[in-house]
Amino acid sequence: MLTFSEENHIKSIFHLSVSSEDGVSTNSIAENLNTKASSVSEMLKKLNEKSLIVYKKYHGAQLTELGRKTALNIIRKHRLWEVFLVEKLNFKWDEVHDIAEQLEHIQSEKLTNQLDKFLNFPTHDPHGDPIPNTAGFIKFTPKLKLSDLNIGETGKFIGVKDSSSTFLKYLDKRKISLGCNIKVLHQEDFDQSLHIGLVDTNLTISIKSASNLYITKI
Amino acid sequence: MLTFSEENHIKSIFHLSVSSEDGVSTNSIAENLNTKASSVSEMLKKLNEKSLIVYKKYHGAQLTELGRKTALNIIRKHRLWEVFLVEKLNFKWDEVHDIAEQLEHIQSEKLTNQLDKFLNFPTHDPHGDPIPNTAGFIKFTPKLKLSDLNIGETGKFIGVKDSSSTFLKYLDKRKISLGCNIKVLHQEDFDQSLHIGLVDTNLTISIKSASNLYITKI
DNA sequence: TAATATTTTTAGGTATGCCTAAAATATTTT
DNA sequence: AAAATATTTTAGGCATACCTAAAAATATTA
Repeated sequence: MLTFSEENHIKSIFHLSVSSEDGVSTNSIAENLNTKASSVSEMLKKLNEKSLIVYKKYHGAQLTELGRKTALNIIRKHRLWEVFLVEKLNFKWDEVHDIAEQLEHIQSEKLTNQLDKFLNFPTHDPHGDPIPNTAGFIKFTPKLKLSDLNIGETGKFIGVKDSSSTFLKYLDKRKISLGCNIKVLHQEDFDQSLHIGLVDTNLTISIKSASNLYITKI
Repeated sequence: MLTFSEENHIKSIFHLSVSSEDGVSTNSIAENLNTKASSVSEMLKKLNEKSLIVYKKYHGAQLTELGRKTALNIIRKHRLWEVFLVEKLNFKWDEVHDIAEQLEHIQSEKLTNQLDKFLNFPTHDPHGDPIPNTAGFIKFTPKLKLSDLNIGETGKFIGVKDSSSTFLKYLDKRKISLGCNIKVLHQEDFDQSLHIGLVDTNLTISIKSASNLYITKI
């Protein structure tokens, strides 16, 4: 049985591992969890003793297989609850994160699995992130950013990189929703902004926004 | 924002208040929460400062109006989640308590209210306990115990007093389920046990069991 | 009511998880 | 490679929420 704080550190290390070859740095975890490096240092020592991470002083942390399984289970719960909130309780995709942050710590394997079944074994959460199965297996979908497309190409919008509430609301306002097709029509030389075509409208978005949108070429 | 421990103490005081005229004793709270009187003493001091209870040293605790509202909100969440677990996720009534103990601490008014709506505004949890509404109002149903009935009378089973898993399973085994009618056929002089009639069976239950069953006369 | 028993509080201790400031180590720059 | 800079750890504090043991207050009983 892990504490909420331990679980949050494990999760943070998992997320930060994606974009880091070797160990995850103390500072990056601290920043991610809105805490201080000294607090993280203490926690890393403890997680190392519990065999959830491999931690060498001054050289960052890496999840063990046990740690990885643990992280994936927390993420599984987080994303299943997000689906529940959106599909069953009519929440919008920008409202579910904070609540799921609480719900992800509820301990009951049966609950998680029954919820999964109730939701009809969803494969992705409302932001397009994949949901690990019981075994911690995640279905990998190769994803490009909209900004990676060439002029004239079309992509299907399958996820967001930064799922902050502000960005999600921005997308809502522009009727850009998960699953829709986006065609890159033109790029401005001046600021690299993209003219894109949706089903029945055209609009311009910044290059920054475009690189926050995950797509698959179609 | 209250801690889990603060919420648990408030809830405990609420439940213990039912069967105690004046202040709830430190010891009874300690017993109820599986902790020590000294720990409770400290907590009472804190809850008093937060205006959730009125607490005079050596004279027990009483909820303030704020404390009562707080307790009822926690109980509302607990019971709504129990309904969710049984109705939507196919849990049995003896499996839901521990999970609801965790879920009752999730903070989001919108979540509670949307859940309520999703469940179609249930009035009672799977054990027959009433669910407070948003305002903290509880619909009071006068309830008798099965052991209060006279021979020949019939009652509708509307709730359990002790909802321990063992007792609930005992009822399951005997096909005594919420809402069913029970007729008292005969009482043994020797041990006061009751012969009762259900829809299509008769059986004998101890007086102890009979006084754990809440009914309304019909 | 005085003696005894029970209950409750206080005093002092532990573990967790956070903090700041200082020390130690690693990295980068010159 | 030495100096400067950045990162990380340690040391020492603080709050919460527990605990045991002793002291204080209340309740019971002879």
